[in-house]
Amino acid sequence: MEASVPRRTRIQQEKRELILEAALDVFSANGFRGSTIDQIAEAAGMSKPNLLYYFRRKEDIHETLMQRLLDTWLAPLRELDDVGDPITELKSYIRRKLEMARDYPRQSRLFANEILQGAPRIMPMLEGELKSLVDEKAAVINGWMHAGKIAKTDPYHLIFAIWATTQHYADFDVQVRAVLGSDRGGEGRFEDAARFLEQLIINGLKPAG
Amino acid sequence: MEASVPRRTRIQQEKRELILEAALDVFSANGFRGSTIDQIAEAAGMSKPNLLYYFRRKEDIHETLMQRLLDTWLAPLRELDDVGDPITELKSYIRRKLEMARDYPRQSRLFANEILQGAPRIMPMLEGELKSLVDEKAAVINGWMHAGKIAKTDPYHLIFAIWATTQHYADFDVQVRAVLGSDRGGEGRFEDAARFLEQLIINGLKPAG
DNA sequence: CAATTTTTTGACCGATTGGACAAACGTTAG
DNA sequence: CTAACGTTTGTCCAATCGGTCAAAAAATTG
Repeated sequence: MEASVPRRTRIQQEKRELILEAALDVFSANGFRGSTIDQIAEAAGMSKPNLLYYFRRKEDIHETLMQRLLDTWLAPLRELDDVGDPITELKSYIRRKLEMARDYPRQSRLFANEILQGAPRIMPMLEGELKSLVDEKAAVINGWMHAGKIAKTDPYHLIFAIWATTQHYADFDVQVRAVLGSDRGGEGRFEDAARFLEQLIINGLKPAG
Repeated sequence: MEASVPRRTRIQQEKRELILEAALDVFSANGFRGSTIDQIAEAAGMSKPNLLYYFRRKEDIHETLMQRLLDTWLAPLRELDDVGDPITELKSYIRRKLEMARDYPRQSRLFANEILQGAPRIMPMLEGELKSLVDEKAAVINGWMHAGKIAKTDPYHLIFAIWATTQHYADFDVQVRAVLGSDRGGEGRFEDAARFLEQLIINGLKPAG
């Protein structure tokens, strides 16, 4: 049973979690090449050789982080379901994505960094798992369009637009804050964004009268 | 006259351009810390000491690149004008931004990299020049809204949405290609994106009947 | 031509990097 | 207690990094 997962002691599990948490901080802020093992080790409160006892190579940390990220990152899209009302479904999808940008900005930036560099480490996943999922959900949206529930348009670019607009608030956070200024740049910006995006997209998808 | 600009020979001007062109390749693909002077020098076809003869520090190259970028990067928004028809103005703004994502993807990624890392080198510009420009254009859009020309919504988040969706096709290019696949991932994707975005945003901004 | 200035290069430097390793330390089971 | 095992650390290493420097080569000037 579970032969592929190496057996680990309690300490190993805890320390590995500690390292991954610290590495998420460092990698998401500096990128892979911009981060050093020393930085991660210091953020995790341990020495470099000690960290390397738990992860033998810097890349192993990044790889583990990426695998976990992808599982949770696509969860909102997986939930997009055929059964409900299209408008309600799309609204809550937008809301879930925006909540992830608000609550997990480091994960968003980690992902953005990887894609920006050409996705050298996760390209197979993009062409495999991600593409199939998007194909599947694009078909669902397409069904809604042909049923006259929402306006006919390109479902793929619709998904891109939702990704882009929601993740923008995590990836370009400093720019958003700088532009909004101190008065409007507080936590309320996510509520404003949610209201705006729902109005824009739902209104923009109203079936042609 | 022009005392602030150092006098340069023809060779100096040409070689500096060559270096900046090579550095744009390298920086946009690997980020600042992920890029080495050797890489840039090789891409420019010269030795490292020779490159350092034209730019004394790695950061000088990046800084020059950034200054040039910002001048051209905000040009589309500057052109957004009060005089024309709002819908036409917004449509052509989207089209210009999308053309920049298509024609200058390296510049877009260079900018995205900088923002992702917290904009350490251009923060003053974000809070100064950029914020004033956006404030000014948000006021223009606000005028259209109060005149009943387009639906009332948040002009700042509208601008963010246009930025996010258009730049997405440069910054997340590999993901877009992977998802669209070989059949739809060709150059036609920018035309599809343009059609989709215009429909979405213009439809989404139709004044409430 | 020769003198001067600009451009290019090879060799080199100290700092930082990812990682190896053995020894020391701590914990646990018999 | 003690032997075995798991954990931690100091030290070290080769490679790579950004950058210097003096001298050679090339271009420009008189």
